[in-house]
Amino acid sequence: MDKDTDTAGQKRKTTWKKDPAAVKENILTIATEEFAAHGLSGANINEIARKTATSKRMIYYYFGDKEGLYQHVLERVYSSLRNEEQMLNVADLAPIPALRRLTEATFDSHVNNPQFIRLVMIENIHNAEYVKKSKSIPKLNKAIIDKLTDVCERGKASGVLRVDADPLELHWMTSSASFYNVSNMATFSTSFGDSLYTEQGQKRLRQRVVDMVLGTVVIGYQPDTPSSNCA
Amino acid sequence: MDKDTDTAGQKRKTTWKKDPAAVKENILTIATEEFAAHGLSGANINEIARKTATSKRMIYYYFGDKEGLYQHVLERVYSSLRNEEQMLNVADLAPIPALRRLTEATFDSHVNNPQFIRLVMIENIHNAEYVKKSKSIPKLNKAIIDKLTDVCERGKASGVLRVDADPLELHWMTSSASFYNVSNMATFSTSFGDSLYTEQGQKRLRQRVVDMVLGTVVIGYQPDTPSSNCA
DNA sequence: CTCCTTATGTACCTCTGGGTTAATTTGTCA
DNA sequence: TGACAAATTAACCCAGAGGTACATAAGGAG
Repeated sequence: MDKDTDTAGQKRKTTWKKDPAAVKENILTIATEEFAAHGLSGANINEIARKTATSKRMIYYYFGDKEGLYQHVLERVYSSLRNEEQMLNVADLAPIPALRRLTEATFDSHVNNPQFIRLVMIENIHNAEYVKKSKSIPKLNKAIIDKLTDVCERGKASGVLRVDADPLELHWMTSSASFYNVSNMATFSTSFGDSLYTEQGQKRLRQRVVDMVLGTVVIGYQPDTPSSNCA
Repeated sequence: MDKDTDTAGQKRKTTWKKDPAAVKENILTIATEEFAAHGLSGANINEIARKTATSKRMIYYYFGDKEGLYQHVLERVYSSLRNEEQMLNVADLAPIPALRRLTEATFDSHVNNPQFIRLVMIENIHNAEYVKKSKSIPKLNKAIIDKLTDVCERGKASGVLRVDADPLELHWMTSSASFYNVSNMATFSTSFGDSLYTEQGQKRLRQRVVDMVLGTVVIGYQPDTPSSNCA
């Protein structure tokens, strides 16, 4: 991985170690940054190569072409986020706290993974072409729906959730707010100021998202901020 | 604008009319499609030129360079959508119906303007760089906030809205759902099936968005679909 | 009619960026 | 220890895309 920049710099006797795993990982890390920053067509292979500790040839050696690299980047970032989501255990919480917890966790995980958001935006610009091609991504999406399904069933059984509460709709509502919060920060704050993107603004928004989601499925839900305006 | 493809095709005596407005409009229409489809870096000037009724030279004549063209496209599509929004008059509706109406209108206008959505997505990938540069766009965003402010004030005065109802937050909530609905259709339906993107699914979602938004600000709000699951 | 500005078409230039070729080093197994 | 595959480097190729030079037609003013 190291170039031998000899002091004399004459013989160019390069010496290096074989370390395919590290090289691949290094390439993917840099490529993720670049694709997330500039998109598929906007990212530049020469630039990616330059930022890695290895050479352009290695990118083609391991990933075939630009699209292959992008595909790997996409699958890697998807699986990383979904695994993070899978960590969360709400099976031992009552339905309403569980739902609150899931919503907050989704909101937070989006905030903490802007690269994922950007790559999904880019995928949508490409009509999800590469997500569709992927064999690994479809499997990853079951976990969150399963959790919501469980919560809904328990909630309906105990009578605290409306009978028309739907796991997929819940996921859609939570995702839409959480995703937009990150994806459209730039245009939104440019157009309307950044008051919702200060630390306090985000705190309030996070609470509002919980209220929004719970409000649609919890019978007789009342937000816990009854009257006062702001701190 | 018309090329004179002479039958003999020898003398190439091209004949054309001066029509700058139409040429510009034609270029912008095609460019909007191309930028919306492929992004700033993904769109191809030669391809845009080929699809217009004029030549590449004209693009540079009127818009300077690729970025200039993109900037014009962006401003044009922004002003088109915001003008559409401005048409809507809710001043003579009671606060709650007005809020419902505004929410529904936002949802619908997003569905009906996928190119706008795609260009805003692209802008966000570029960190709103070109929106920030624009002189015309900032002015366009006041209208919707003004309307929401009016509704909030009336609603609070008459006691039907919570005192912490905030116009900007309301706009954020409505936008997030409406925007995500269109922007992430490709990845969402790929991952979770297209049940929310059928005609019925969209109808239900639209209602849910209204319930979500009103639920956070209307005192004692109850969705009007009390118990049954689906038709 | 002539001149001038605006508008337009054609052909071309340049360089970037995705991708490749060929040669070299590393490590391993007989 | 020598051969062989895997890993890596450096240098190169070239199509294509952004952008330009140049010539010329359209249309209006005087």
